[in-house]
Amino acid sequence: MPETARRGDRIAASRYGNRPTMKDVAARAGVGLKTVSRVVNGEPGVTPDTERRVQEAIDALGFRRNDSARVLRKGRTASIGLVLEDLADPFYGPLSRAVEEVARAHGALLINGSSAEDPEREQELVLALCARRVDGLVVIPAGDDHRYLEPELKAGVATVFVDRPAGRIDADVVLSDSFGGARDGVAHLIAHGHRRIGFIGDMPRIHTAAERLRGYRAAMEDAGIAVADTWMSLGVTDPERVRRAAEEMLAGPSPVTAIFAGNNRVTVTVVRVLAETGRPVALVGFDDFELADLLRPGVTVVAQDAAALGRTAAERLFRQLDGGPLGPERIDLPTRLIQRGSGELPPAP
Amino acid sequence: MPETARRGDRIAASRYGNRPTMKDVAARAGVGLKTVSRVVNGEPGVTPDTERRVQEAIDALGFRRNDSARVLRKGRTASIGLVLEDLADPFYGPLSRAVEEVARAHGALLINGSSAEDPEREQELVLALCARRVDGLVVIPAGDDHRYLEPELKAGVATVFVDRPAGRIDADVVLSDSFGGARDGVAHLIAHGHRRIGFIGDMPRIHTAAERLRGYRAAMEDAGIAVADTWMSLGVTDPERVRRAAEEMLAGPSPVTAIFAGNNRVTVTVVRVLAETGRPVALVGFDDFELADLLRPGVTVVAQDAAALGRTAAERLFRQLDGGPLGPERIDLPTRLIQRGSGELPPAP
DNA sequence: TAGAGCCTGGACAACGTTGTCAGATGCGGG
DNA sequence: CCCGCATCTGACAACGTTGTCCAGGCTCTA
Repeated sequence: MPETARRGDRIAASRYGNRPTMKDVAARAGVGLKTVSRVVNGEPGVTPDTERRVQEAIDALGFRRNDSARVLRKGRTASIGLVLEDLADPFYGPLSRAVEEVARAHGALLINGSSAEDPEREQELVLALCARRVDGLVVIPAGDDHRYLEPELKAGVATVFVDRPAGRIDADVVLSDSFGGARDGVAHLIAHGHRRIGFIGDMPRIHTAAERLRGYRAAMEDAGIAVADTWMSLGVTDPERVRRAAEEMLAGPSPVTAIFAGNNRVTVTVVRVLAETGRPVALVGFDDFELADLLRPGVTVVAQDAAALGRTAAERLFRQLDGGPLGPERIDLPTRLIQRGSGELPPAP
Repeated sequence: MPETARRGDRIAASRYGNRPTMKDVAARAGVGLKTVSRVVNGEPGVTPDTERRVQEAIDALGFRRNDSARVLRKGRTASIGLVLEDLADPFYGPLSRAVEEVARAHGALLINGSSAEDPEREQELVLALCARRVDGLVVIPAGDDHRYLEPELKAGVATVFVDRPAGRIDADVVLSDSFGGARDGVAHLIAHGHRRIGFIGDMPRIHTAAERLRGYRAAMEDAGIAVADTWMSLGVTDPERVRRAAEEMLAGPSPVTAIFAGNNRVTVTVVRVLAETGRPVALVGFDDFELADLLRPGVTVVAQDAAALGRTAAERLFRQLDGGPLGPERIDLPTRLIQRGSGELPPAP
């Protein structure tokens, strides 16, 4: 008996999920549909008396405009998408917050998701956001091929990449100067007398990791130091492997006297290892982190401004939205070396 | 000449924003509209050959289904809203991430925003999410009156409050045991010989702050200690005022020998102050934070599990969505005292 | 080879809103 | 007293998708 089944569905649906529409409000207030729309949107041309009647009906029914329908009609969603790597990573908190503030200032909502550093998941997420018809996208890319975004770009979805450049596609990108920052950090260690300096970083597949490695090599080369393979550890971020990598560098006949850590998670783990071994090994980390100043010694870092990255990207996004696409541009934000002690230790004999 | 103006608008709109629809795909593939819909949604009843033709047209045009229209038709949006206090606060990173993971497992997207601890902004945000017709809401409340949500609850919007209870409304809530945690933390200090113990926390208007204060008072009373007004500092979280509050407690003829800090931001500031003064004052903080173990002394904390809060709330949300509303329930998650040194210091003479 | 039944494809309405346009109402002036 | 005008209101189509329902063509069997 399909009739009954259908009836049943309808009842269930109306019990949870059916909300009053403008039509309902109009009926209750004894006015036309469009008049309700006018009141809801604060359009002119409604007598105060009519407006009051409509407003009463709205309150009585608990009506809320259905933005899905509105979006369908108007074309713009007043929402932007943010795809980042991991919300739980403290680096992305301020970035995300900055993007949100800018979005809010432009009356837009933020839809976000984490790619967990998985290119496939990134694409899935981005396309889901596009299906929602977000007006724009801020993406911290996990993958290195973003050609799947071509139709979106052509259709005018404003897009800005942050922290790492887009792959095989022309798009705006906002970066920290990873190369220069790493070079400066390593040069700082060299200036304090170190020659055997270790590097622990992420997979070179990741642009920032590659750039930081390049900065490390450049600084070493500038100082005329040949780098031993055993000083470099790439593609290593989980605490257990970082720990092993650090311990290996510190063992052997000619151990490193200083370590450059490629990102804040690596830095923290290295701090732990050094605290345990108790050896006075110098350390400079890429990325600042909370409480770095409270440790003993304080941790010297190459700081990037996560909030500025987010703010810059979001502002550029809305400039695209307001004025149509600008030429793709690459914006490099400077880094800053903060000396706190760990980077100024002299080499152990 | 309004004709021209309108024409102009239309061109601009079509240049950026007009995307191919199923109709376009259907025309290009030489099939009917519904057939395209079937292919896009993987419904059965399409010959492989037809499917291939449709798929080619989709790829050629760069078609993406418009989920706004889909939502309008189907009723459910497969998205949930998360309203929290401040994404940049490290406490909310793991919480937010946990909510996202659960949402993802249920095929839903997460839309979020920060209330910045402002009740009005919270309401604005929640209602904007409801207008988007999110299927459910996870709210960390800033205000204490949520009657504005009554129509939404009646309409079946699944809602779970986290970290603080809802005001004047019956709804699910997932909390950490603030009272018990604070009482245990303060009792721990008392057990180590302290009697003059300071408390620095947020405004008692905030439920968790009030509960933690209550826990402090309870522990003191249990030990038969009369609390002096000068030992308590309420409504204080910004670093400058926390600093002053701590300094005042430590000055005067009978300074406190231990401090209980009401949340992690307060704790960190107090750590700074104590590090500067160099006095051996005992400290227990509510909320764990990264690196607490690396400080000297390590910081003893009452830890709550932010990820568990988020996970529990989101899971409950989807249980509501799957099975209709359950009775409103309050879930208390236990806290855990982690001894690291700062809470075990004996009172200075 | 004709009829029954299945499989594929398409026409049409509906979701809730907004833009367009035309009708209704009331007012003042001739 | 009637006309013109301004102001307010409502009917209608459209946004892009999906659910329903029906038509046509095919295969299989008798």
